[in-house]
Amino acid sequence: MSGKGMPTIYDIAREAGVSITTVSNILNNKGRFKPETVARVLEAVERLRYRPNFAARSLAARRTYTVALSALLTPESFDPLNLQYFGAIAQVVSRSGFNFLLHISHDRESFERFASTGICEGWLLMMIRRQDERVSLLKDLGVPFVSIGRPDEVEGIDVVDTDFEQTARLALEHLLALGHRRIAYLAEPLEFGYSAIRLRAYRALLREYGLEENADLVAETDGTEAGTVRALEALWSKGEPITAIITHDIPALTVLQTLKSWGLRVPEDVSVVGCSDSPLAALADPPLTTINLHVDRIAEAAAEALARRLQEPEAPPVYTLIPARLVVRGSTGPCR
Amino acid sequence: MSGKGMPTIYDIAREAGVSITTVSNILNNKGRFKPETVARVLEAVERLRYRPNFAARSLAARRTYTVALSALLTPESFDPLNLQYFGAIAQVVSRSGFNFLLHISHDRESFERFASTGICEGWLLMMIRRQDERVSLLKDLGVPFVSIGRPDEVEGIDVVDTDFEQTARLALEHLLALGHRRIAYLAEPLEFGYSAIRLRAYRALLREYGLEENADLVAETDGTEAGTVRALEALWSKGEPITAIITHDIPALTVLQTLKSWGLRVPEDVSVVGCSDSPLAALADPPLTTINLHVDRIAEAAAEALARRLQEPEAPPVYTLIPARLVVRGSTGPCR
DNA sequence: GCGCTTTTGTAAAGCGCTTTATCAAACCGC
DNA sequence: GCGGTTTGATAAAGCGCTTTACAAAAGCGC
Repeated sequence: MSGKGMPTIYDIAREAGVSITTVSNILNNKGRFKPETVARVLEAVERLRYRPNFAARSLAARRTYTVALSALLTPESFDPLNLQYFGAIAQVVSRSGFNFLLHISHDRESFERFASTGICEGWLLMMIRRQDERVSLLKDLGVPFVSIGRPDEVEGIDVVDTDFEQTARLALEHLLALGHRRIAYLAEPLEFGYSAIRLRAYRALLREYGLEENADLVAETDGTEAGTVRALEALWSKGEPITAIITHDIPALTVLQTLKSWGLRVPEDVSVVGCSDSPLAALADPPLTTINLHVDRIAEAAAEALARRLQEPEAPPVYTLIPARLVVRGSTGPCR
Repeated sequence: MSGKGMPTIYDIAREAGVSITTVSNILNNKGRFKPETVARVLEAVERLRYRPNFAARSLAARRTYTVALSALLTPESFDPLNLQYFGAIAQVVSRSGFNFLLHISHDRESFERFASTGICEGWLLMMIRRQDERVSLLKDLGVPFVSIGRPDEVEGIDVVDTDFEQTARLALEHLLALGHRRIAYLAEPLEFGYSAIRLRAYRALLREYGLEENADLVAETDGTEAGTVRALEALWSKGEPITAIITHDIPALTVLQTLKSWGLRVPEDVSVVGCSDSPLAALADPPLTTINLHVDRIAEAAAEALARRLQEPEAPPVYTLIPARLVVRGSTGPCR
């Protein structure tokens, strides 16, 4: 050890009586070596508490063995479901031997700055917008990535997402089976891709079931509590009374509160179905009937897709839709 | 540009008709240069879309300009308050010009692996345990860090934390002012440092106010819903009836539900105070009276402490306690 | 014990930057 | 127009690894 600083590969080589090439190869399991040589090297590594220098290694090998998950965090995005995604993805990526990190950006600039360092060989993108700047940036940079969620333009990129056509079906058929016919849909801001996709799926299903599609039955919240209340008022202000409502989990909480404040009981007067089985859903009063997205399976599929892309940059892009599962709790009941 | 791959500093130098030293210096604002030279270099950078190679740069400069926040994510830690921390810290660190990333670990190994890459010059640690392995590891590695929260052993490390003595006072004095005297404390698992600290503060205050300290008034939950219910049952099973209860926000939600299921009304029969103003607190029914921790100020103080430590590795450690603020909502009322 | 392959190892180049001398030219006072 | 300083630039070394090309030693069939 050169006195100060961390030990280098030279220190290990000297200590073990071999060349640095041998140390490097042994540490990266390349080539074959006498068990005895391997033992000597490993012992020296242990004794000097040697850690390969990341910068040097990635400069020489042009590999970093680290991937990142990119999340957009705004004051509104407090859904603990996001924490589930973080945890699930962290776990599955770490298991694969890659370093995993989460990058949180508020603006394009901080994402761009970090993405172009090249620290990460690959990216997982979540909270995808319809025109997501991260997608175009990464494409430009030539950095492999997988989109968890669908931007408008999905051509040529790997996508993993919930099968929203199916989630819409689960929610709607559950309500239909309970006898509901006047089923409203309260959409999240349509700038989020999934919101538009879901709305489309809902409409297609209404048509399929021969329920006249009615603009009265659709409203959009801007994502704030106030916006949700306004949307709900709009829904209630016209047409025949609504007996059931499908919405996202977070607005659903507000819906539950608001309905209660209007003197309406859930599920006796109105049934409410959420869409993502956020940890909050079970805590709501009444506990929310919702759709479980299988976060673990999404995480796994995304990690797998990224691993594949990293190995075979030219492989054809995959488009994976993960099926969901209805979780019946206390917020839905028969139509009276 | 050498045909394939990204442009290097040599390409820029050639393009601008200067040496690579000049390019490097200009890009790092070192030394003085003719405005004209600067313009030529910048123009070449722009034209070739040059980005310095992170690995090469940090190898040569022994700096990475990136810091990380370390979080421990378990299935139970779904408090969206964590997201607030993430967002607030990400924002303040990014503003300082450093790359920011979040590292999520499930086990010691993945933390150790990533921490010893040296990608991060400095760390912010949150969700601190009493004996936190990350603290000893980073100390061993000689990597600068700031602990958000207090491990048992705080000697020689930078700490930023909530002033729990004060939060206990805020909660207790609020309840005392409402006339409550039988005030229970439902602690989170004492393996979390803050939980023990808070309990101690609560006890000290009871003494200060001449309320006999009574073991009947303290219970501990293991963090699960079932554990909270058990703890609550224990509290209710002995002694005179309790009129108010102080606990953490997440257990408070369970407390609210459980009390309701027992036919007790909040706040008419029992007042409940939370401890961290989680985004969930406002959503609870009734909305939870709680203590706002000033996440932004914690984030700022922590980032500041880390920046200082990075600049002056030998500076004396700081110990910063951030005061909190009572948020009165609907879960507390006068003692009847 | 000769050619052949396989095994085990090495020296040296180079990844793309920053940094440390150095130095030529321009400027300055006198 | 001569020392001395400032300005604006450069060449070369080196950060700590991986990789390529090459070589000595060992094993093997006959």
